[in-house]
Amino acid sequence: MRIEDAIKQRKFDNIWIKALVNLHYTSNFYSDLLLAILKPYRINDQHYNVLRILKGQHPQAVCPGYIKSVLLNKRGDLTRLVDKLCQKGYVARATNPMNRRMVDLNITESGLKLLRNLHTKIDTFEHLKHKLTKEEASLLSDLLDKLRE
Amino acid sequence: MRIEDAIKQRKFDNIWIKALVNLHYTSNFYSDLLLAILKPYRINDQHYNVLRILKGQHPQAVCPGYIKSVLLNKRGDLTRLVDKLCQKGYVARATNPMNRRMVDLNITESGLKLLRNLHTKIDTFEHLKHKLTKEEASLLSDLLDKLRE
DNA sequence: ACTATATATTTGTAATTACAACTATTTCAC
DNA sequence: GTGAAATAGTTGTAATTACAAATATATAGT
Repeated sequence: MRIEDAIKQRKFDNIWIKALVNLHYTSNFYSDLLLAILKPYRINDQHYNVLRILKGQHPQAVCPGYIKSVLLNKRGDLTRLVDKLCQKGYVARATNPMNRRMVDLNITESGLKLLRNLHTKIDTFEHLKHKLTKEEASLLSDLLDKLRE
Repeated sequence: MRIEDAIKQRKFDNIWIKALVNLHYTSNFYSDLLLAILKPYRINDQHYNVLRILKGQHPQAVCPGYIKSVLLNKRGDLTRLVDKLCQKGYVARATNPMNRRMVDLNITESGLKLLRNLHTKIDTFEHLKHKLTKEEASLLSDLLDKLRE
């Protein structure tokens, strides 16, 4: 469905605004898909992204500040976001012995298992490959990079 | 800055996932810009979008259900979102006399003034025009449409 | 007219997020 | 070493959001 129909708006101020509106709409569209997949596990997209970041560095520890800096979405509050993940047993937290004001976070075996589990479901994103060719996906990413320049 | 550098991630599972990650990152990037502009007025992006939708139909009344259906972002709770806008005097709310379970919402003169005021500041989005050509912006919007097909 | 169903919105409650202030620790200049 | 400044995280509080249940009104079938 074209963006004009999706949000029932026929005119935009200009083509750049239209692209920007479409950007937000499409981002939310995929966020909603992801949230629906995560919901049975009682975690949200922020929790999921934190787990992915931790998995990326595993078995090396990562501190909250680093996570914050690379998180797609700056919203949320690392302390309490991580609190929940610790409480669910997906993440282990310890004071860094070298620098006692820092905190070492590690994904646990249980957290890795959760991600593996989710991966099979999120691979429903395989359908993405039928929407865009490899070249188009690459072009899209390049255009987005330019948009933020 | 390329997405690889922005989130310090060199590898992605595949180019589609990379485009999707870039989509979310770029959407948040622009949301954060908008929120910073709105902050002095003590409203957020959801409030702003509701006002824009009301302005689009003005002087015709719009009901919460319609707004919900076209809002970019389904989060938030129309009743309380609108409560705040009424409380600030930007929106007028009345029961629809034809169908008493419906609510008529209208943007007020004060709300229109706020939007005019914001428009000048948000036109900082003019810089967008220097990032992408007309053709590129159009292509971007088309690719996003395809992504949601 | 009466009941069941559908529609439109609101409310209650818990979880999440924003934002500013705060604590703890380290680093740097002297 | 000592104190100021910088850095890393946490906490308090209010605002926002999610989600399910509740209310109120309208519509349709009989």
